[in-house]
Amino acid sequence: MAEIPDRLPSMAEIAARANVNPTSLYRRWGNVSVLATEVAIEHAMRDFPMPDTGSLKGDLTGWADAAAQLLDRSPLLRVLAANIHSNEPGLRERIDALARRGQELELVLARAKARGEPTPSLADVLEVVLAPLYFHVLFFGPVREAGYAARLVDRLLTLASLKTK
Amino acid sequence: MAEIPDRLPSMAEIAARANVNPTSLYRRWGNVSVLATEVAIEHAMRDFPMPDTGSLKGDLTGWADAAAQLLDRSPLLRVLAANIHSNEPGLRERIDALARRGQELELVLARAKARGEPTPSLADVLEVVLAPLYFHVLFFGPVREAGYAARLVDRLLTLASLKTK
DNA sequence: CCGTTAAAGCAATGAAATTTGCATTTAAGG
DNA sequence: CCTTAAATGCAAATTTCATTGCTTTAACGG
Repeated sequence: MAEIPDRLPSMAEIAARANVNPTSLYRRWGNVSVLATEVAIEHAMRDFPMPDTGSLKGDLTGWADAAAQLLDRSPLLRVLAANIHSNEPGLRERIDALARRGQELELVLARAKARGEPTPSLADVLEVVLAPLYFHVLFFGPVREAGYAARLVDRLLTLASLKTK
Repeated sequence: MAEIPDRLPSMAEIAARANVNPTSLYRRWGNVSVLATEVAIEHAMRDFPMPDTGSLKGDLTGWADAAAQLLDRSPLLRVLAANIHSNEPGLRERIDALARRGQELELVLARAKARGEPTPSLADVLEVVLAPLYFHVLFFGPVREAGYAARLVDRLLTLASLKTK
């Protein structure tokens, strides 16, 4: 399941691609949205390591670049938005695992704060970096502008430094 | 067509609500996504006037508040993202009309710039205000925090004022 | 190896969405 | 008013997605 088409692939398509029977998919996942969400989360967890560059700016820029690439290829945020409150056990586990991955970013921010650097909150990262990335991908397609993610991070850090003055 | 459920209503539901036959809807619009997009745009054009408060901050805050309310109720951005490149004539007209409405915001920004005020670009407005609003609605539901939109506008204007220093 | 259980596969069925063909209605123009 | 074209409605047919019932397969433990 790559690319980010307007519609999710059908169960029939996924089953054909995986060489399994659609019935098995339905029985295991219930519907294509839940399956797509779990797959997208698995991919994100695998492909979206938390950078460790030694500087907050480097880490955030690496993270933002990876996010931009991921958003180009994966319906993650779309399916996540649709299933964020699901109580389906397997899905809940994966969503929680993704949230824990998000806590890693929180740790990066906490370490920068402990170093006395001006530090944005995780909510700021979502608002100032991830939201515009997602918006861009939705309406303008893949991020082609070199340094777009870095620019968003610069904006984020600029705002953080204002808070400490 | 109100509210912003995970799925668009079916043609059968829309037809029943409008007291018309589903066949006519399919023949006129082809599919529910195109219809939903046109309806959402019409509603946005009707319900989303461009504020004229005399101050850029007031105008942007009014605009952002209206956007937050709209996003709570309308699948506009979701359907727009799916159909932004459509060549369907009726839809193209409406999308272009919506873009022209967007140019009104550009005028507001241009007037502020002419007054010598620190002014964000339209792209900045989309990135710093609309994208986070949309992200918020998608993942956290309706904006309940009083002043959230105003806070985003403050951030926008803060960034604009930095550019002029 | 055997028995049990869960998962997967197959085919048929069901449900919902969409399309097709034909008839009727509506609206516009002379 | 009449004609014509377009729009709409109705019913049937088709398509696509999803479910159901039964069989087969695979894994595990004794």
